[in-house]
Amino acid sequence: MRPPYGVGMASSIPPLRPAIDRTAPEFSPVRERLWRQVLGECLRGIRHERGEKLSETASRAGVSPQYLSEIERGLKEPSSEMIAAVAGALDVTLVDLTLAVAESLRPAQHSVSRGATCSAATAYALAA
Amino acid sequence: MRPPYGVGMASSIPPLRPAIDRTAPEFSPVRERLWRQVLGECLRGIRHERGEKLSETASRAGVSPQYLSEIERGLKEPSSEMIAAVAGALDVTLVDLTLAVAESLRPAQHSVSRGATCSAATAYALAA
DNA sequence: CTGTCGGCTTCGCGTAGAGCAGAACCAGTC
DNA sequence: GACTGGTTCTGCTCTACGCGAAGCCGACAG
Repeated sequence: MRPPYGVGMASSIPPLRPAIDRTAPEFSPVRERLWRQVLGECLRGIRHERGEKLSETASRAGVSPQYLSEIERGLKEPSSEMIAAVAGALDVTLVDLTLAVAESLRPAQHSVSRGATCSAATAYALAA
Repeated sequence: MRPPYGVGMASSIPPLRPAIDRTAPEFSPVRERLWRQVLGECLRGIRHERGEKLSETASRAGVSPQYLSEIERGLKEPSSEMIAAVAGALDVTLVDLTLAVAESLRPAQHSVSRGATCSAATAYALAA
């Protein structure tokens, strides 16, 4: 990533578009989780439940494995077309995926162990 | 937007990142609706139910009115931070917003009249 | 021990598009 | 006519999308 505008000068000039903070929020309970992060968790959860490899899903979705890895870790903001493509590659509908994201966003989930923050069971059951 | 690379030459050089097709799908029932479009409808639906003006919501969310207009019409892909900001400005949680999007994505909604494609009632009731 | 493989991640890059400001346009109301 | 609310257009800056190349790590074989 390029240095933000004004690096090397006094930091009195804000960037025109704020740089996206990619700090993983799961280590900061005060920070609310962002949509892309939860989406990524759900996608990875569904993929694991399907026993799929990252490279397989990526190939079927028509994206690079590197990129899918980044999407899954909430590092990138995929376009709606990309979301649809990955969902299709995982044989899950956009409805069920969105529901899984919503379920995973629920505050009650925050007290669940960190390793299972995406409730993919709903998406899985509906898609099966 | 800048002309794609290679404009003025033979169109044998594909763009490095495929240009996003912004054709409105509501005029093409064969085309599945994209996440950003449904999101936008939901945001506008919620805003209308709150009796809010676009400029008010935009100001509170910290975005320009032009941009919020584009988001609501599914023309732009807002970042997760932007989504959170607009949701906050509308006093709706990300959970409820996501649920509203999911509800609106359900196939059963497709036979509803075009003017009320976003089921914001869920989001409204939960946020009230 | 070394070498290979599989699965995933990191790095760096070109350019698409996010997000905005200013101006103009459109429709409705008084 | 003026005003309001929203949309469209134009052009701009520069962030970050999406990917190729390379790297990391664990497991396994010889």
